[in-house]
Amino acid sequence: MAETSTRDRIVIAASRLLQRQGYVGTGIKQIAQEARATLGSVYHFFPDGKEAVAVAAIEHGEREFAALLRAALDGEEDPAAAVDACARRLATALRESGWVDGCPVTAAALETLGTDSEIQRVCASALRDWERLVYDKLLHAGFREEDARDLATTVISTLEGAEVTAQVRRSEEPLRAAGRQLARLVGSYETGVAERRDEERS
Amino acid sequence: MAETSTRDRIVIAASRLLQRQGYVGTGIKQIAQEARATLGSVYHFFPDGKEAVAVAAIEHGEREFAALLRAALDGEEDPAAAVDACARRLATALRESGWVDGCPVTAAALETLGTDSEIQRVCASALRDWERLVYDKLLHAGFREEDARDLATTVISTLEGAEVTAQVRRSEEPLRAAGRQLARLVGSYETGVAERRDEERS
DNA sequence: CAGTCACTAAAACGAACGCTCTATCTAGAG
DNA sequence: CTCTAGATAGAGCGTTCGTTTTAGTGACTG
Repeated sequence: MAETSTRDRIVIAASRLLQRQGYVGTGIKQIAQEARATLGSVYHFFPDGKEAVAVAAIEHGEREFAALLRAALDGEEDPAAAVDACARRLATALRESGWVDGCPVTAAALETLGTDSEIQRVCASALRDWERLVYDKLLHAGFREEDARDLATTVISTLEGAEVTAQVRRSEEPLRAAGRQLARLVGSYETGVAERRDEERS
Repeated sequence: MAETSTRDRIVIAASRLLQRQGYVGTGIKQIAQEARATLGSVYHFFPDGKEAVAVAAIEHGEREFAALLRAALDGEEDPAAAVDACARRLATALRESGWVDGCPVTAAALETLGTDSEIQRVCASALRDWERLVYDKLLHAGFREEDARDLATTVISTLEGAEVTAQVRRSEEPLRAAGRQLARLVGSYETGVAERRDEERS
């Protein structure tokens, strides 16, 4: 078993707790306990306190979520099938966690909306990064830039929203439905895309 | 100016605060202050404490949000245009509030996921109610039951997610994009729907 | 072998939390 | 008028919050 550093354990534990109970709902002492670290250790690695821990934790969650998206997108050639695969993987992961491990940024983002905290900035850039994964996939498949941009934004928003709905309803169905409908939506561009692909080849 | 009862002021203030800062982030004393009531009054009308206030507040928010959806849906004959109208209204309302007054249940729902509190049940039924508004609209326009169900779930999920994205990005664009794409998605069923409408008429 | 440094450990601070308690005020009934 | 129930007011309870402080540990360095 790989030995995890104390710092890493703190970040991972904080990430899990943040996505389950949000920023205000998660205490520093609870993070320390969950990470099998002491309060002193937490403040040693993060002298700036709770917000600094949260920023590191959200960035960690952003990478995890991005890896899941990338795996799903790379596993399918057709963009419509790829988007559906994202929804399926999210549904499976969500069910296996007992409906608690949802999107790692939504909860924290909503709580810090009014404020101008660093947390909000990290959440915003996480959404941007995930959108870009979808955007690149669509562009690579021959979509027009403007279509790809609109679609990528909507795909991420829909996955985000469907994840929340699935958590509240404790069912995979909202994510499954979102996957089906997103695939249909993406597929509805296919004719134009195919034509454009042929033009490029000529 | 209509005189608002103390109880109503408490519920309204709690609803606003809950959707802006979530359940744990909102204190009872803060609610009392915002409602121009005293702590004693709050516990007089809600002897069961904070959770009871939150339940009443979320139910209030649910009705407000439903009214907005209903107005948008009733304002357009074509279901695709109606869905787009929902997104537009949400975008306008969100901008006018300075990007803070988003969906009244998302924040509270996410925080109480692990628990089996009454709050979670109220949030779940709120989502159900909103879905039903879209579902009825689609059914009335001639959609097949299964299509309408899938679509209604996805429409609400997408609006939910796009609202969060718009709040984080402080821009109407995510909601606008979601509206456009949802309209396209709903519209993609139109041929089948038209045929079925004609069959019914014969 | 003393000294330094990264890290762990735990006690304690003031502030805020949800909530309970008692006291006062107001308005209609007898 | 008195009596009473509903409503308002706020001090104070125990607890937990984020943070600070102080002490102690092991390991590597000069």
